[in-house]
This record gives sequence, C-alpha cells and structure tokens, in this order.
Amino acid sequence: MAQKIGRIRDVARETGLSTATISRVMNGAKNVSPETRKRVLDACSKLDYLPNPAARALSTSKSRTIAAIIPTIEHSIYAKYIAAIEQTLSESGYSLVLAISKGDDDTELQAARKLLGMGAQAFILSGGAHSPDLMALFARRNVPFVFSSIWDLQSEIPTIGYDNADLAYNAVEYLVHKGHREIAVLHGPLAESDRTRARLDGVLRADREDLALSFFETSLDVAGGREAVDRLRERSPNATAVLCFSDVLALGCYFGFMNVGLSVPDDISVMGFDNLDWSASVLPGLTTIDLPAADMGRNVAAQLVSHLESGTPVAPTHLDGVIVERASVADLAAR
Amino acid sequence: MAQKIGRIRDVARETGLSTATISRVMNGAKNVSPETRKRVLDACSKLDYLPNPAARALSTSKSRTIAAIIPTIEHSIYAKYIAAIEQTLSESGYSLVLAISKGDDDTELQAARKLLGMGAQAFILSGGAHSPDLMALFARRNVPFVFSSIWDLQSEIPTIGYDNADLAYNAVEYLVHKGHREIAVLHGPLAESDRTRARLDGVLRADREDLALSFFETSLDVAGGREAVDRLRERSPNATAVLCFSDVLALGCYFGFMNVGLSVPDDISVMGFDNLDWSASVLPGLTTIDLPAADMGRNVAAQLVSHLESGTPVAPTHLDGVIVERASVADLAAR
DNA sequence: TCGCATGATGTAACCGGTTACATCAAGACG
DNA sequence: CGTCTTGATGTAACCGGTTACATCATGCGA
Repeated sequence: MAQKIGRIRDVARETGLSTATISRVMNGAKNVSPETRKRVLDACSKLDYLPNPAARALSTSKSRTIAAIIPTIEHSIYAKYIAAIEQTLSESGYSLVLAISKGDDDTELQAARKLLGMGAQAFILSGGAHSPDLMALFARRNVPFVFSSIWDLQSEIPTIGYDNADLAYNAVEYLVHKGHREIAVLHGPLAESDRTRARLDGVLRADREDLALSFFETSLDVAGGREAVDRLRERSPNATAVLCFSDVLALGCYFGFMNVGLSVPDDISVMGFDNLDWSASVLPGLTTIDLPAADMGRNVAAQLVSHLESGTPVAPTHLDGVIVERASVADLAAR
Repeated sequence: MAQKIGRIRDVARETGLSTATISRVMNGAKNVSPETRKRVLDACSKLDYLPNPAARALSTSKSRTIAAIIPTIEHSIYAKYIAAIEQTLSESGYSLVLAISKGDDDTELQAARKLLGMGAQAFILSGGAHSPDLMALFARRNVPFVFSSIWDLQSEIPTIGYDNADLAYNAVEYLVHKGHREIAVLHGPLAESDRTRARLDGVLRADREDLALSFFETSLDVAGGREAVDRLRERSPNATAVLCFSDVLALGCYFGFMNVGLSVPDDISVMGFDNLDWSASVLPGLTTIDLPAADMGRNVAAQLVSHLESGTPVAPTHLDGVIVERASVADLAAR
C-alpha cells in the first residue's frame, strides 16, 4: 500500500539519463549542461523525488546532523540558545538532534552514545566538566566537539562562550560601585554546574576587606529564589543587595521580598544573570547581565558547520556579557 | 589520520564469524548461541564497534528518528513538552529532530521537507491548522503524523491533547461561579494559532445575557501582558477579572496592575492558562489551568513509536486540563 | 539406522545513493 | 584531416549494514 517513493533510478528512467547525472544535479556539480539540469529538476518535482538521506549518508559518510546535549531545556536561556543553533544549522542544511542530560554525566554519556549511533557528526556540550569516558569516546572516534557557555583559553577543547568568572566579578564590582558592601549571592546547585562554580570563583576574586559576602544555594527556579529569601534574611539580615546567578532566581526573590513586605530596590537591591525576555517587564525592571545566548548559538553552529565542510579549525570564541542597568539596584553611593 | 572506525566486517574477522551473525547479535535475534553472542559482544566492545546508522537505515528503511515542528521553544510549556518527548523517544532508542516554525505555515513546510530529507519517519505537529501542501506531502509519502496540543474528534488526523475550547469554557464558568460578570480576555496573536482561536470559541460558548466579555490581543510574552493592562483599564474599566490565555500574560498583568497601584486579587482577579513551573511561586499564587504538557509529550512519543514498530494505529487521545485554584481570583460571590 | 525437524551459522543480493574512471562528441589547432 | 583538449554523460564499484535462503550438524522418533 505504501506507494513506492521515488528513487534516483526512477528519475533517471524518466529523463533517460543515468543516475550519475541525476546525482550531479542534486549536488550542484558543475559539469552538467543547463538544459539537462532543468530536465532533471522538472522530473524531480514531478516525481516528488527527495534523495534518500541514509543512502547519501552511507556513501558520503556525512549525515549532516549535529548533536547538542544540554542540561535542561526548561530554562529560557537554553531555549533561546537552542533556537539559534537550530536556525543556523537549518540554513546550512544541517539538522539538530537534541538530548537532555539533566546535568548528569552518565546520562550525558549514554546520550552521546545514542546520538553517535544515530549518526551525529559533531557535538555541542555545555560547560567544560564532563565524564572522561565521554572525552575518550569522542577522541577514539575522532568526533569534533565544543564546550559552550564557557570561556576558557586553557582548555584543550575549543570553548565558545562567555567568561562566567569575569561576569560574576563584574557584577560584584558593579554592586560595590553602587555602594553595596554586604552582598548575598544566590546560586543554583553547585554540584550540577561548573558554570555556577566559575561564577562563584569570580565573586570570590572580587572579595576584599570591606566586603561581606554570603552564599546561598537553592534550586534553580522561581520557587528556589523565593524560598531562599527566608534563609537570607536570617543569615544576612543586613545585606543590601542580592546577586542572583539567574534571572529566574531573581524573580523568586522579588516575590519572596514582596511576601515579607520588603520593597525592591528601596529596602533591598536585586541583580540577575541572563537577561531573559521578561526581565525588562517586571517591576522594578531587573538589572542583570545580558548573556549572548543567541549569538553563542549562531556562532557555535556556524563554526561547527564550517569545520565539517571545509576543515576550518574551530576557533575558541569569547563573547561578551554586558550589564543592563534597570531599576532593581539602588545606588547607595549617591545617597 | 581519522582512525578507521570499526565495521561489522572487522568484528566478523575478529571473531571468525560471518557478518550475518554479528548483525543478528546486534539486533537481538533469537537464533544465536549464548557463547557466540558473548564472543561477539566482547569483540564489539574491544573494537569499540557501533553499527553505522546510515547503513542500517538504508537496508531497513528505518531511521529511528521522529520529527517535531513547534511554533516556538522559548515558552516553557513547549520546553516541558519537548523534554518529555525527547525522554520517551530516547528510552525507545529513537531520536528527536526539532524544527521551529515560528507559527508560520511556509517555514513549517520548508522544515518538514528538510526533516523528511533527513530521514524523519513520523511527525509531531502543534495544532490542527497547517498548509495543505504539507498535508499533501505527508500523504504522498505516507508519513504518519499527529496533531498535538489540541483535541478534535472530527479531525481526520489523530489529535492528542486537550480540548482548548472546553478548557476556556471551564475557565469562564469558574470565574462566573466566583461571582465575576465582567471579564476581560487576554490572548496572543490570533493569526498565529488555531489553539488561541479554539479557546476564544470556548469563551464565547460560555457567554450569556448577564455577562460582559471583552477581548484584548497582545504579544504572547510578559511584556505583552503588562502592556495590555493600560488598554484594558481604558476599554473595560469595570472588569473584575482578566482571563489570560497564558501564564506568561498573567505574569505581565501582575506587573501591569502593580504598576498602576491595583492589587491582585483585591482590586482585580487574574487567571492564567498553562500552569508553568513558577505559577505557584508568584504572589499571589496564580490560579490557572494545568495543561498536561509532559503527559502529552510522553503519550505522543509512545504512540508514534508503537505505530512505527508494530503498526498500531495512533489513537486520538484526550487529556484533561484541570483548574488549579490558588490565590489570584477573588470570590466575589462569597462577599 | 534413516528421515526429518530444529537450531546455528554462512552466502550473497540488496538498500539508494556517490564518484572514480571510462566513453564519446565536438571544437581547436597545426 | 588527424590529434588533442574539453565538457557532458554513462558504467559500475562501493559505502556498511540486513536478511532471505542455503547449508550443516545435531537430536529425536519410528
């Protein structure tokens, strides 16, 4: 019943040409006369012919598929990133296959095996901390891959992203510049993310005599941010600012503080990280660090494609995050 | 330089068996003696052998790949859905390839072509309104597909999801039950989504003599929700409740009302749609309709897999959305 | 002891493209 | 006019699996 799908032979028969010529047309080879090309193209659309991707992949050993393994997708910063990757790959005729690791090394390794067994030609990973087995697997099979969302010149593997430590350092400097001396830092689970650890390092680098820093770990969602407020008020009652390693946490803080009758930024300042699409629309507008998620996605995708197509080595790429100043941080220095 | 990857021949040579036997082992066929199986498995891991997916796909004409085309990923309800699909497919040894249509029929059609040319065996679409060309394409190639996020018994194509009209109807009934008679409805762009239109139909079905409904279209994000508040106060100054077709819009309303000094739910009630992960954490807790996005993802994925594996027809499946009552809707009837 | 069923394994055709190499016609040139 | 070059096209091997069918050994019943 399944109507036979058009094969290259069928097009060849239809046009009276050989499969080689059809193949040449499909791949835009040069040695084909214009009228032949047209004849072939017509036959293709008449027969509704699409080259069989498996056959093509088998003979060229190129699947035109790139894999990304991300810790979670339920976090709009990743969604943005993925959307940019998908679009860029798509424009180059590549596809994205996606796997979600939940921040777990083993799941990630399994996923990579599966994706490899699915024909993925290159991998996009998040962060730089991964199972050695995974690294070994890629090395054995000679699969190109990059670390994204981080920037680390020391890394053997190319990194494409922002310098988490630097950004966190800048955030603290910004708060200090605004007159804050007692700062609470709110972050997601340390165990799950080397990017969180890097940001923490950046904060510590900005530490000094006259600063009082305190740290709070919580779940990486709005509930976590809200829940942390209680602990925060208990352990750091005099903090004038809270630096959140995600806008999502910051939003939680907004409601946490609202809940106890504290006003942002009059009673306490809140600073975020990510610059999600809603960050400008909350009240007060959230001062945060804009992470170039979409740029990063485009860059990663474009570099991987050009590496696969022409062997260009992937260049480690540093992207900047900039502080976007809105209304959630009070200027204590100006008072 | 690229170290030759292990092929089935290599495993055959290594074990002194034929490729047929290796293949049988790799596919878990029954007619293989236990010790042979073990010998093969050992050789496989020794040689780090993974079957070439393209070759496998070519001879079986099964790519073990399923495509989903979604309007956007930057919307956590879709993210949740996609995550569930990915996980379920993954557990069955399938992969997900993703494309983003931005709600545009042409983009969707292009994407489908590309995914087909990538070997996708089945398609998951959102909603039931699609380009006729797309439907024709699927029909010609005999590709199974489903409509998700909707429920429509009339549909020729199986639908798996919730009844948007019913849910919206229920929402209005709920508000009415709480004593609201003048209700503003806030929704995203009508042109982009038949689900929005269905919800609107549901609202209209709940309309009656003593009800005053007004409708506001805005962009489907927090900014849109916030921005709509001004229009809403102008055109419907006496509305006691606003029904938002997305929690994201509801959050925007929160800030919009906050901005003009109105308190939810004391001055005005707000009801959402989706039950996103943060909806319980905002202040006041958002009363909303819980959409079973994860269930839907699992169901869609599982049904498509079993259809591809054993030909089971895909059963239209109705999933329920339930109102989760929190604190954002005032009970006017009780006053 | 023979015939037959059964289970394990091998042989080779096939899946649908790509591409190195061969072929052929036509024009250029001496 | 013969030879060489060049561009267009055809031929067929190959990519790495799967699987129908063949083969062979073994065990069982008569």
